[in-house]
Amino acid sequence: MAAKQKSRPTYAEIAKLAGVSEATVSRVLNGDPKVDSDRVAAVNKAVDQLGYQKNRAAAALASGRTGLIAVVIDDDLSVFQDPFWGAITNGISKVLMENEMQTLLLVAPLDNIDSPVAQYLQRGEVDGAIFLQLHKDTLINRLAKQNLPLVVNGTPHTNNPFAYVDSDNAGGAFAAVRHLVDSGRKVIAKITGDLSNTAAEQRLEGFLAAANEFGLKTPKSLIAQGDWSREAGYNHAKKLLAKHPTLDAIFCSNDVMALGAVTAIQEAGRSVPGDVAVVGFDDSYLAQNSHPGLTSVRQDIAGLGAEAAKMILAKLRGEEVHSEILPCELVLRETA
Amino acid sequence: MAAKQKSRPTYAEIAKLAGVSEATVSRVLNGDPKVDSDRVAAVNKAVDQLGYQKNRAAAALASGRTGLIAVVIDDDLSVFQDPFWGAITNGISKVLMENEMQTLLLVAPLDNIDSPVAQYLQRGEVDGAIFLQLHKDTLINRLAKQNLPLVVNGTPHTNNPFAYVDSDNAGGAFAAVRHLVDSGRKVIAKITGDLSNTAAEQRLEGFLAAANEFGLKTPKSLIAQGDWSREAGYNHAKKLLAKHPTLDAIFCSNDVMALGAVTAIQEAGRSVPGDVAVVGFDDSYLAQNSHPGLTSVRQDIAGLGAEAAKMILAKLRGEEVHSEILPCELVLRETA
DNA sequence: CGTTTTCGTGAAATCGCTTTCACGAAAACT
DNA sequence: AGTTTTCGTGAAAGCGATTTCACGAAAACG
Repeated sequence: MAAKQKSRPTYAEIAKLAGVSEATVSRVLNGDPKVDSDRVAAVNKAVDQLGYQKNRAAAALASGRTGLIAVVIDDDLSVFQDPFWGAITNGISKVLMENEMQTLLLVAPLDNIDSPVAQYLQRGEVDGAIFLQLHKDTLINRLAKQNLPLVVNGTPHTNNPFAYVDSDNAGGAFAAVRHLVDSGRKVIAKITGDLSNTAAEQRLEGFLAAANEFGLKTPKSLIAQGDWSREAGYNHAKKLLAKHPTLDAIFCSNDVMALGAVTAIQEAGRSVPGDVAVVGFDDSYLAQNSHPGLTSVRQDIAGLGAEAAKMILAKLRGEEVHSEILPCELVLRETA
Repeated sequence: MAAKQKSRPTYAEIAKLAGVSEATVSRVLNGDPKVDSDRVAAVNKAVDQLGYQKNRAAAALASGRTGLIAVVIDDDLSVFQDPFWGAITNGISKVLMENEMQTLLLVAPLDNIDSPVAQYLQRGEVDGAIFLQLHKDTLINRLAKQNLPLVVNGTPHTNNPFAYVDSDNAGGAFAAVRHLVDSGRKVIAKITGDLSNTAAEQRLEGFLAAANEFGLKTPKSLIAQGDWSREAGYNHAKKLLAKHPTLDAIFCSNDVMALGAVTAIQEAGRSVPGDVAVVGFDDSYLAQNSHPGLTSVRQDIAGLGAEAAKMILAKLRGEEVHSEILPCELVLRETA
């Protein structure tokens, strides 16, 4: 008796076992609705029996669909310092996997439109792409023209017709200010992020909207333009404290700056939150592990990833897709 | 005149243009050394001229090699809170990309050996796998038997013959203690990580080795068994301070615990580093942004990723591969 | 009741690359 | 000089799915 080489079963075997043609096997396995139900059952039974698993390479070659979604991170040295990227990628990966799609990670600078990654995407080796941290819109403009389904994380600068996912930055900022007002704060300063960034812009807008709503005065001197860094938080807070003796709260556009502000306040001999309350944004590891614990606005990062993935899948199905804005949540700790 | 459909060129076109057979085109493109140099030149010229880019699906189907390396993260809720995973994945991705391999991200619990991810890996849809954060050795044992090239991040528990990459945890701990001793500290306590973890174990070993080398006394009461959490650092530090009035330094196995310890020390009315020095491990975002800045042992995380990727590539080439231990570096800030 | 549509199905072509095999020429042996 | 090896090459057979196309049967039409 000849030893049979143990190799993975193919359509040929399923077809034989189920008594149908390979074409029908393909139809069943791809969910074609117009196949006789007896045949569907027969094929499924054969598939189970043989423990069949589809060869993706073969399917890709024949169909032109690779089953791959690229997660593109426009590289930047600091990117992977920030757990944000890992968390959002994780959210994406989960959803894609549930839908039998795979997550291909592409981390590289996209400055050059002819960079390997850019070429790769244009070559159609992925079925779609999700862009995180995108510096310029040039590449996605081109890719969109080539009909590559794509979704962008974060609100784009230009008024592009791209579907995107983003947190409700303005809403989160609004909630933070409301909380400060509710707890009796009267003079609230704002330290912004780098305003060339849409998120920084939206957080400022939310702050201003709330200030307006709650009747706070917001002279220019209460709004400091930061750049996300600890130093910016520290230095601006110092200046704000000096200029505004009645200042009793500072809302920073991220946690790092907020912690810098806390240090500045304490060094100025004032207490947090007794004299001055501080609220950050991101609810990062930092906020959770600082002392005193930092009150901060949390984004649903995994949710952003999951939403982005769902949007890509919908696009692949040919559905119309609309951008999504996910709510933020204020996490109360000790500083406010 | 019929409009020619603009579709990507194939071997057929290259072969025709270069005046050789498709077989030769394949040989040239795959670096077969025994092809006449004139022909090589002709093929390369044709490739350039046509802007040819290989169709990976077709290559995968024909050769059985997918060009994909899986990065497997044995999922755990906390995983993506920690920037470690992003950074190491980034390091892997860079090297793989340079070698025309792709990084496939697989994030899922591997508890069950029949989980989708486990099956996927066994099905040979990737050319190799790099495991980060592995809870059990069961799966990799099986995969190794199936000859799937794999590399593990972190020292495995069991004495497996797997190639792995890891930081020199013991060496890093040793350096931290040396620094403390050099700066005049006499009574140094240790708060360990969860000792079921090999990294925690090694950091403790390094501490003990250094203590021995430098003639420090290390009674059991100076060694507290923590679990990586802020609370553990805080609580253990509190107890240590109470029990050892002469205590003048605490070395913690991660930054989070170190920050907890700093808080405890300050609350006890003692200063950092004046009265008690503190050293952490990881040189995380936290260490960099805390106040006072935390002295910590830095791992070369991107280096770990790069090394892991190189090892997988070497394995694919059929080379013998040995585990790699990368050095750590003590980063001095304010707490020690 | 004859004719046109619709429907489910299988045969066969196809996707683009890799690899085996056989062959003639050149190199290396008696 | 005659024989055996080695070497570079092209023809052709896959790899394992998908998809087009044609066909007969059943349904819908007039």
